[in-house]
Amino acid sequence: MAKQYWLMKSEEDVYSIRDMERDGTTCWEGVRNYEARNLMRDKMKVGDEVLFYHSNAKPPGVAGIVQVSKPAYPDHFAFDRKNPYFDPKSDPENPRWFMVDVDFVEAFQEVVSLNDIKAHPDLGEMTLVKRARLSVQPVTKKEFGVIRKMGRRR
DNA sequence: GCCAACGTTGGC
DNA sequence: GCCAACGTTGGC
Repeated sequence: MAKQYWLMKSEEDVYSIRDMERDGTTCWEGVRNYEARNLMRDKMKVGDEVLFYHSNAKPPGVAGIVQVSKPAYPDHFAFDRKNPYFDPKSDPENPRWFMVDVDFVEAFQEVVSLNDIKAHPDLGEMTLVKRARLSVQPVTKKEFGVIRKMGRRR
């Protein structure tokens, strides 16, 4: 299958593109929305490229690129009673939530802000613009390319 | 900090 | 299975 493109949101003060760069790789735990889970579990493939979006940021926007490095597997943080992502309805016998691993690819020279995305004629149909509250979402190859170019521009 | 959007829960 | 209440996301 051809490479696919995604956008994933992270609260900047929880886990930023700088944290991602420092770690090199990370597991994407904590997704607790069924649609987002289904995309990760059923659609994402190793090698897919992902726009790393800072939510709750000033300004909110795409801060860099990461790449899927491990296909979906159970999110074990849901099993840990002491973890903020604990969910009593998920257990190891029948996991409800899944995560993928992603590797750092690049941090943009400048964040491509949500305002810039909304203002761009080729980006107005993005799920990011059309729908609130979906933390994992598909992006077209064209949208991905446009945003990468904007982020690399000085 | 406010609050609109909207997904989830639970009573019936 | 409907839908009101509730909780969370996330921009502003």
